[in-house]
Amino acid sequence: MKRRAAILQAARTVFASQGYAETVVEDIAAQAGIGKGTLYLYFPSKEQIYFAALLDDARRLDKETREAMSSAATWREAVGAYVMVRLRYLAEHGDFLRIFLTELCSMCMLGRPLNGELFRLVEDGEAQLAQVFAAAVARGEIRPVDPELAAMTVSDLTRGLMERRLREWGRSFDPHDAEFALDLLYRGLKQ
Amino acid sequence: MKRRAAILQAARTVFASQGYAETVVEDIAAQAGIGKGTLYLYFPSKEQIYFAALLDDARRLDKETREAMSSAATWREAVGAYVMVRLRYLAEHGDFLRIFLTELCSMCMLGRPLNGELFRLVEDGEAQLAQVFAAAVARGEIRPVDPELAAMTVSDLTRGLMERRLREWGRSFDPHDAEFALDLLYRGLKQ
Amino acid sequence: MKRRAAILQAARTVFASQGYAETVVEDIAAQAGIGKGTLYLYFPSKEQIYFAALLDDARRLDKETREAMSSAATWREAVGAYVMVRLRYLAEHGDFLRIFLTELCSMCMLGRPLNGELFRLVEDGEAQLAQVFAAAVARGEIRPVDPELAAMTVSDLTRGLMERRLREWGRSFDPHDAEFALDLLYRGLKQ
Amino acid sequence: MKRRAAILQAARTVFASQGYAETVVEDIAAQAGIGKGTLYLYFPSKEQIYFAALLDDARRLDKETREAMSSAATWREAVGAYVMVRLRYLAEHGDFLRIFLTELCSMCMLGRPLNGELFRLVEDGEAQLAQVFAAAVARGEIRPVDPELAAMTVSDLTRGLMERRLREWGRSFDPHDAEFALDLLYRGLKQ
DNA sequence: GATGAATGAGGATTCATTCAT
DNA sequence: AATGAATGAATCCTCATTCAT
Repeated sequence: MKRRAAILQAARTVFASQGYAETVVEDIAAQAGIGKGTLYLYFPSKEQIYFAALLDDARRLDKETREAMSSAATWREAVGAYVMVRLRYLAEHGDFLRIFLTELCSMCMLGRPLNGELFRLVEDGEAQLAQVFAAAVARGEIRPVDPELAAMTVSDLTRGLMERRLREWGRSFDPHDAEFALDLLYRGLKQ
Repeated sequence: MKRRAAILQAARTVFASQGYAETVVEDIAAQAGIGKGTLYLYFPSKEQIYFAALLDDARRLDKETREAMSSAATWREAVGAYVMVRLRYLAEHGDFLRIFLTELCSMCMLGRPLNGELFRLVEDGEAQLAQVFAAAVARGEIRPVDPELAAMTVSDLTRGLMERRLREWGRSFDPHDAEFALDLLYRGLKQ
Repeated sequence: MKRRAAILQAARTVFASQGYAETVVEDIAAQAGIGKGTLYLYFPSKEQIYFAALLDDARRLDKETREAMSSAATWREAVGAYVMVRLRYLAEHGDFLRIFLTELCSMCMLGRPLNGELFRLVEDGEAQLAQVFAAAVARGEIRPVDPELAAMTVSDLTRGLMERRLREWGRSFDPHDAEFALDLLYRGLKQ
Repeated sequence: MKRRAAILQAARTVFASQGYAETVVEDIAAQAGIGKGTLYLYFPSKEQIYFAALLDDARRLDKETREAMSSAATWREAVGAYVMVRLRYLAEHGDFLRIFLTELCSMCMLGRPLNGELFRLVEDGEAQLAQVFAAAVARGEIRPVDPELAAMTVSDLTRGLMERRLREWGRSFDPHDAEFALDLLYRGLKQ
């Protein structure tokens, strides 16, 4: 399915640079180098192109996160993996993350998930973090905190790191920011 | 002018519940209880209504933040004030913050500020935090961290708290989340 | 409601000359001398314009038929009134009847009424005729025929007369055709 | 060619159930069990498929009518044959007649024949009837009526019979309706 | 000042037709 | 010969903005 992938990539590029509302279906077709009608052979609507472009990468990000976290030996490694996978993914798939982060924001804006699976993937990510923290608490490796609150914290910090990188795209950003955030976390959670 | 404020409040309500693209100018007029044409006596375009609705409150939030932070005796109080002002503002002006947070996201999405002043207000908020941290470092009250990174961290955590409250709107949210985040910060920054 | 009527008249003209499918909404607007968007202030869709144009006149035709038939003294006069009202209406509202007759055909084509009221108006017309024949049979003025079959016959013959006039529009048509049809009917039904 | 006939039959089925405008070329191909592109090897356009489907059967109907009428001994038999051939054809080729009758209506709607041969076939049918009536008048078998008007009458009545059957398709219809119409005609025309 | 009727540019989507395989 | 993926012209409808009242 070469075409389908090409369309999704074109969609990511265009959506990321103009936003959903400003994007005209024809732009996506042009970016993909195909005719406008061809899009509709692969997707039923502009909205579905959008969600497909989103979900496709969101699933991959989830998969990579799981793999990286499951091969971590300590809770520190696991949390670090969560953050690092995201920052690495961002470097390679900036366009996806632009849309993804915006979409998450939209969810909070409207107070309801626009797309079920997307919502679930995000929840799952935080749930994995929470498990890591729960285990670390149980083993006495960190002080007894609410694992969910800790997970949320990591999630928020990571998002901040990603957004800043996207905002500074092309310009310089402090390469130690992730290090700083993780260090703060480690210190803040230790016994 | 009474009218102008009524329009902006109506705009916030409608934009917050439907988003910018979905909102029809007539909805705002109806919500404000005036005629569609009247809007254009006070604002030149839908976009300008949007930014005015945003800036109006963003300025107030900035003002309240400055006041609360300037009357803080310690760095902890100052940072706590930054967070608490936002959470209190959220409780009273949820609609504004829905739009505001979405707009911030949009900035990262498009990599450029859509509105200069808005951008500046956000930067200023972080700059104030950075000053607080710089001072605290100078006084040896916290370990020697990059004040800007610390400010970013606070900013990110606060945003997370706000978004979660917006997402859970009406439902319950952990009332200790802010406490947890600040506690983590204090621990993570101490000498 | 001057505008509404103007739109319906324009719609009749355009639909009658091009058919529903070939008609472009913009054509109706142009014919009515208004903007495309204005149409949608008065009607929600192209289809609704079509049915409104149809029903408006269909109701008037029904009303005139009722009046003419109710003031008839004999069954012959009543049947003659039914036919004549239609032929007169045709002379003045040819465009309407073009659409109307086509729509009736569409009903038989698809085997289901596209619009409930339209269907009822047509049925009512035949029902009135049937009543006339039933009464005439009861009074012994005509031979004992099935009133419904007689009504259908009149309906079919009248439609034939109308269609031929529409087909020959502008050219000559035999002015005695109606006379002939009625005469045949009278002879065919007499005791 | 077997293919050509299969396409036309498929076309009739689909056109009859959905109408011309609603029918999508792909539906015809699917119904015929062939690829969309293959249609264009046999016909140059959707419209030509439509007319071919019509003409094919219209010619056959004309042929059967001629045969039946020419083997009639009396004018009554000839007229009866005209009607009966149509009703029989309808029972076997309902789909064709749905399209055919609709198309005739379209002719009157637009005031011009969309297809020359189709128009001629219809005219020919009425001309044959007219000849029958002219002969009957000449022989003094019926009163001296305008043969063309009489032919039109038969044509209109027959069409009414057919349409009612199509409308009632599957449901019951008065089996004596044809009998009634012919009887009325015979009585109305006798010396 | 206030209004809302009028406008038409703009965009998502459909589908008859083509053509490379 | 047969196919169906690709195309883009065509069309319905929306909605920000204007302006006569």
